[in-house]
Amino acid sequence: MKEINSRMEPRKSAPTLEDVAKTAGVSTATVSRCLNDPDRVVEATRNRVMSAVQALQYTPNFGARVMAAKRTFTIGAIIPTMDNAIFARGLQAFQEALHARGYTLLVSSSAYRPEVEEEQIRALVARGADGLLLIGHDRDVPIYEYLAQRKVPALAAWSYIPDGRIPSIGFDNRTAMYALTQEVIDHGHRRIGMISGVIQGNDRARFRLEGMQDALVANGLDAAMIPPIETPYEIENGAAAFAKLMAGAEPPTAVMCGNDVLAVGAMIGARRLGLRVPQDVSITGFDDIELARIVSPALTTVHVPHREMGRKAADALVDMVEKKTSGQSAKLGTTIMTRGSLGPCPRPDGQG
Amino acid sequence: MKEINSRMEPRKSAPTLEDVAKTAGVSTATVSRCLNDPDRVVEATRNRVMSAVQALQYTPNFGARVMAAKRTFTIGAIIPTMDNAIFARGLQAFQEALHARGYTLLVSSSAYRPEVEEEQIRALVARGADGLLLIGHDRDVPIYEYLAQRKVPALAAWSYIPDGRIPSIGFDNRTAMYALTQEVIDHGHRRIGMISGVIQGNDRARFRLEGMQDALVANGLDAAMIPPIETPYEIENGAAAFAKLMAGAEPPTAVMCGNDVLAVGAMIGARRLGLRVPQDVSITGFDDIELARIVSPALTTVHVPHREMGRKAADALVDMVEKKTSGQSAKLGTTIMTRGSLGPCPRPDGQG
DNA sequence: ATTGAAAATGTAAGCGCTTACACTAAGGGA
DNA sequence: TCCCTTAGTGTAAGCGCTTACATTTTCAAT
Repeated sequence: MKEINSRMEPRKSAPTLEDVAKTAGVSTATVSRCLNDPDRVVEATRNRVMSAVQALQYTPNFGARVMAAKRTFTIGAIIPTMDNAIFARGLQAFQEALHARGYTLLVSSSAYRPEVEEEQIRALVARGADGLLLIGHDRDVPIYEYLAQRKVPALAAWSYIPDGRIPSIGFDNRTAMYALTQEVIDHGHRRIGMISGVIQGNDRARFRLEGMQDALVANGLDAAMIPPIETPYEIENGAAAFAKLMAGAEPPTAVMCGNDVLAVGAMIGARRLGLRVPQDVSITGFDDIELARIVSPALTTVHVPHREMGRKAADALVDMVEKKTSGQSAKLGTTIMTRGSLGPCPRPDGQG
Repeated sequence: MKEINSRMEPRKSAPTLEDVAKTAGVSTATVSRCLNDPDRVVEATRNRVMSAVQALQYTPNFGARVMAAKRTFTIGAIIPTMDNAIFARGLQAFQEALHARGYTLLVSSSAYRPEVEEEQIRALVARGADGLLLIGHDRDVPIYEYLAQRKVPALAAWSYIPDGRIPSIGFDNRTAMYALTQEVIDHGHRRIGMISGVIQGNDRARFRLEGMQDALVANGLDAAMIPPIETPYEIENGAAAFAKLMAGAEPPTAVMCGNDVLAVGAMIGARRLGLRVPQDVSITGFDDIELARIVSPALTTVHVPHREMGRKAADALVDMVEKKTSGQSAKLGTTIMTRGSLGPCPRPDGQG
């Protein structure tokens, strides 16, 4: 009776390692090794175990695995916003690369607010993230100390600096913007305005602004001539800032923007004012999002290899988590995409 | 020596429940109850425990919690893409609501590919997701059975149907598109083209197309007169499809699009062909993304309350997970936003 | 054959938490 | 006064896995 009963009893719950071990006729340790480090098990045994896994449709219990291995196989990422395509794209690649390495991605967003970011960092660490992807380097020291104390490896992306508190995989925002500014100057522009993102807690925005101002100074121009406008990355803000910039007595002939979103806003602002781009005013962006090629005229901007960055960041971070390396920073190249929105200065003689 | 040594020894690792229990002078069970169900502990004790938690900076170990509670406090969401702002926005609200209920969100994307979605579902379940948010209802039966067998509650969003295999929080795509089509017809259009998203595995796209065709028929028009074009949701595809649609002998006077992305593409296509919107041709979208208000002319489209949907979906799903309810579906309202891209039919007499 | 090192596998001790159950103390009704 | 209920707390048994260490097997060198 008992046998029949036990044979007929339906599965009460998911099969465990022990069930697999039993059907394969080995110990749980061997099954575990088959799954985590197959090379340590001889082929014949491995085959036997694998068929048992197949037969039972065994899936390891996540919680138990985490508990015993003291790792969650989870990487956390905190990005400013999901609304900007650049992060969406980079994260996509990041996620794919993590997946290939057996890790899952946990994302949250900070809305560009440092205090929210800090809370999210703590939340992800509490949730057992094995490593963290952060954007940029500008944040308070205590949070770096917290990370160090908890021994959670972290990596910064979208901004490369050689000597940050944590390693970074990214590009040099300052140099890129410097080069783009030089391009604008080479087109004859002397009165150049800037619509920057919010600098506070955002080193990418800061470096871009600095790079632009450095280039002005290097070309003998007064960086303070047209004060930059700082505004959150929203299309409408770009339009508003553009209007403000053009309202001055001697408006700029070129307006450089902290990113493509602001630049598209600026183009809309120009349209509203009845200004033609680039005949009346040139506009540049940064990031080379899809929209940059679609607006008319197409946007002159800086192309950033978001996907490559995501992929490399994933590999670097997993290495830090697994091999306990301190992390290898990498600087990625950017490309200036000169397109229709940048034209020659409309009144090259009236200034300088 | 020993005492001094042990006193000076730095924390080897994070404090555990037991450490808290010891400092508070209670049992681990009491500490656990303080954290998870405070009402079951008398106030004096609770205060003592809470100070100990504070003093030790105690954070529960995630893995242990998961293992013992047999829940991960994680909700998985599988969306078609992060590239479309509508999902980004809805998910944002979803995540905030989950956070308020003590859950974390795990996101992955399927790139609109059913087999990828299925793999992601299995991956999230294996990872212990307590519940799943899915988009729409069109998927193979076995995956629903898998979910049922594993007892993982799932909820569909962005598409409301009253009698699906899983409950849904969303809107009626068919009715919304029907209403929009009626609006187009009321503007005098009789030759109406459609650029639809890919129908396969996407009930939202399917319902929108059906709603449009139903409206045509209800108005005595031939739904097959201009065959709809089916193409993935990409701006460039919208432009290409538009060009194809206008290349016929008797091109449509209005082109309705499966979503705003395609519609923006169609507007770009029109610009390339030298067609004015809406004087030469009207264009409509669906979703009311930010871009819809920014293009010129602004896009006539269907507004969907993405944030509200995300919030409601989170509450419904957590209820399913915690209270073991079978899940309450909800239908959300949509609004037709009539804007510049829809105008009167340019040649109202030459047809019908 | 014999031996010993190396390879393969087994044994079993946790990992830190939740929770069923046990126990104690405090009232309330008889 | 005694018993029974109930609220508050403690005890301890897992949860399913990984891995240090122990044991067995294999096999090359003698």
